[in-house]
Amino acid sequence: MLASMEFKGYKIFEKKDTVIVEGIRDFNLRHTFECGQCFRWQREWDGSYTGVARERVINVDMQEDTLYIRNTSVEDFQNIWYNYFDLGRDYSLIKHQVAQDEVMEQAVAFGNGIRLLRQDLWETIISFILSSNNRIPRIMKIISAISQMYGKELHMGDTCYYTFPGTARLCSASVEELDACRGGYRCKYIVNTSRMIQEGMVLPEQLAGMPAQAARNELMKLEGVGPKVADCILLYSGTRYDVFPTDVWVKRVMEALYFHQETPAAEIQAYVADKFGHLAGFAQQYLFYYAREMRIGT
DNA sequence: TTGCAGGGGTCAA
DNA sequence: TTGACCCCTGCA
Repeated sequence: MLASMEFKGYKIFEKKDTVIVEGIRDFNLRHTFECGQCFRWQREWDGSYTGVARERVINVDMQEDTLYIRNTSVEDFQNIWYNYFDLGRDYSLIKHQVAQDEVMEQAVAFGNGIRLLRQDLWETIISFILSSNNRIPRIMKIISAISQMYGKELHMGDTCYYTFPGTARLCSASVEELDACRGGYRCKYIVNTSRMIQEGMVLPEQLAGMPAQAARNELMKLEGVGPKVADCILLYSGTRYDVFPTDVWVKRVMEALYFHQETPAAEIQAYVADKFGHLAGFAQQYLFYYAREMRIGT
């Protein structure tokens, strides 16, 4: 019999290097890791996922309402993973609040179990600069290459993983050197953005206290960050949830299902701000995943 | 096998 | 507003 303890409504156990969390609701690993919000989680042959985040490598698996986190400790679960997986949020309530019409009901049912990860802000900035004009498998390859080139080694079992490098390390890289990661013209953006942050020209830690538009404008001072990338950074780092990143897929699904004609991004933004308010980011995530998987508008 | 079109945000003109 | 940026994928 393993000793258990209560933590914020969850029952947790520790078995060797694995933390077992019971009572998990609204968490589907595939929907969460493959909905386009993150680039460092790999599906394993058994359906579990292995990922590097917060300078650690873990493997996660779900069986019914139980979450298994391998290569970690109860302390790390309490200090890091509880927050990273946004386990303090009631997604049933959010789904109920955003499923206010037939389209959203379908999108929510389809993406049931998506959780918005609270990812490291710095890593999210660089990841989404790389996402522009790019596709997910390629973004994953580039981030993996950057980590291998500049990150620190981590181990789980016999396999070696690499942390995402910090600001200081990346801003000391040259564009020519970084070019080996195959990021193309985005390598220049990464070096310049790293320098701007390192020199304090943009202060990411202050974004959380700003209104959405101010935070967006602050991020757009960085090279390679436009309106869509800024919104992605704010949403996927858990900084703000009242943003609605509008890429081609979201634009398509909104036009196909709501406007029934070509519509400027600004008009879509105004519509969703009114419709979803402070939950716009959650609504966007369900819609994006639904649109992409169903290939709506293609 | 080769070559070409398509995809995809931001920047600069 | 439009073309360039980069590289991978899919399909002749």
